Amino acid sequence: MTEFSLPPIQTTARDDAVLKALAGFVMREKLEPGERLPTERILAERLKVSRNTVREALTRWEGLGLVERRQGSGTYLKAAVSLDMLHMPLTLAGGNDFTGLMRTLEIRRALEAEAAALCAVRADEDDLAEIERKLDIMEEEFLNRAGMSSEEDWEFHQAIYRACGNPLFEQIIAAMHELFHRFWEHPLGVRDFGHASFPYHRTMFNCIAAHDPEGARAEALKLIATVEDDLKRGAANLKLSDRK
Amino acid sequence: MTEFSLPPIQTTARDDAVLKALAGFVMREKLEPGERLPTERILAERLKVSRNTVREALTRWEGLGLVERRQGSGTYLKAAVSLDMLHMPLTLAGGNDFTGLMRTLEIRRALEAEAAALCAVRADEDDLAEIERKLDIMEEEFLNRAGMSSEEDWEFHQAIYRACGNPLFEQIIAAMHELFHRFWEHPLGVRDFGHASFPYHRTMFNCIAAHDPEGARAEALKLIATVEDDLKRGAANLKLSDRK
DNA sequence: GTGCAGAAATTGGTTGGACCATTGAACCAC
DNA sequence: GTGGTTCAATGGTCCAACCAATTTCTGCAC
Repeated sequence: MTEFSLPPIQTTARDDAVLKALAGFVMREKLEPGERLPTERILAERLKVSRNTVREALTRWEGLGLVERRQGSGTYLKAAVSLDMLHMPLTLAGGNDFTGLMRTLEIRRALEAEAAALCAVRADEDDLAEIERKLDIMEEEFLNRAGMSSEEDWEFHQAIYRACGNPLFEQIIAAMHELFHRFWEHPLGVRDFGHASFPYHRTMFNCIAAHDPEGARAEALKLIATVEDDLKRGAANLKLSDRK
Repeated sequence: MTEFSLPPIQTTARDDAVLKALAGFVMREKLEPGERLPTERILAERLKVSRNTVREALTRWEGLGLVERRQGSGTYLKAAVSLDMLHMPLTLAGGNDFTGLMRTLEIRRALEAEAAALCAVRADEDDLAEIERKLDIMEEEFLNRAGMSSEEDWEFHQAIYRACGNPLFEQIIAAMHELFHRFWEHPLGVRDFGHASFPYHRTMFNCIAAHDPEGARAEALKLIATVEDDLKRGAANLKLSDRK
């Protein structure tokens, strides 16, 4: 075990101080997302606080999505942390019905279009290569299984958000995506959900690769429109089968 | 490797269960923001879990801004909670530098344009009257004080988000707005910040009132563009005055 | 009765220690 | 190699205290 440069905590506001110290530690050690940070017991010992206090602090970070705990394994960094980061926790009420889903889709339409346009302007060769790689994987899955693979589809979109130069896009849309998937567990009865969106992935990528922001925006809007249609179709099915 | 849809099973999820139960309790008792909820000891006893587990759960809610704890007094509801709420914690690394502000503005540009376009489609007569009322107030303040009033300006924009038929727009942009103002009371020392955006408020409203979504979108983009320019100007000033 | 200072009860914050459940690595038998 | 077994490490939960801030009650002076 290496030597950690973690000086003991001073006085009140324990768990906040713990987080500050931890953030400083992460920066000094240049820990990146995916890496494991010290165990709770070690942190408690080094910071001279009880393990419970360490746990409350880590619970806060976990709630903010900065960290992931795996029992029996350890606590892992999930996002870049720094001393000067700001938190903007949003809680959206009532997203579990059809109306709520359509609302998140409206947000996603706005952000997806903007991200695609920004990406067309800013993506460099490496970004484009990565995006096309994900696109190839997705298309292959589509042909093999004759249907959309939501996992590979999501990877493709994420690659675009990452290349657009603004991490907020990925953060916001990722939250929406999670909500969306809660519904795909119990699909709306639409078998080939997302099927119609398939061709627009390639056309959108072509616009991005050609550094054509307005074209990319237009293709992104078409893509979302097909999803909205699927959703409406599913809602109609649901309404029919709901009659008692 | 074939594709199974097997979500991991959940055996232990104590604190999540606590939060679910607590959310149900809040809904049953119709507790409103500001009201006090049961003490940690009572919750631990009633839910048959340790107080420690209750605390970890409440720590999560506190981190999300749903609840406020006051030592010696109690734990108080800070926002409406429901069983179906969605959490979207956003973390902005280096939020008080120029880059961070520009990133929030990029999000705002995407949402502002979409909201204006939606509003042009959906706003009824009452909505339009309310928006114009705020606009009149803002313009009067502008003329009287020879400068933008951020308070009245914000009221005007909020009226648009409310009329666009999707409350998510207001929630997300409000979070950005709060972040924007938390560190930059008078952004970057630019005296007449936002001055150039003034005329576009009226032109944007005219497009909305004429139910012209694309026009409204275009004016919204122009408006944000002036803010971005101000920001860049301020950053340049800051860079100059920073030399020692 | 009123007002106020101090005691007492209440409540969140912290501690230390114990044990459970899961994970992953090392090891072993086949 | 494959498939178990053991075992140590790690996060999850629990308990029983005690500390610190706040609120409430009490009783005295007036």
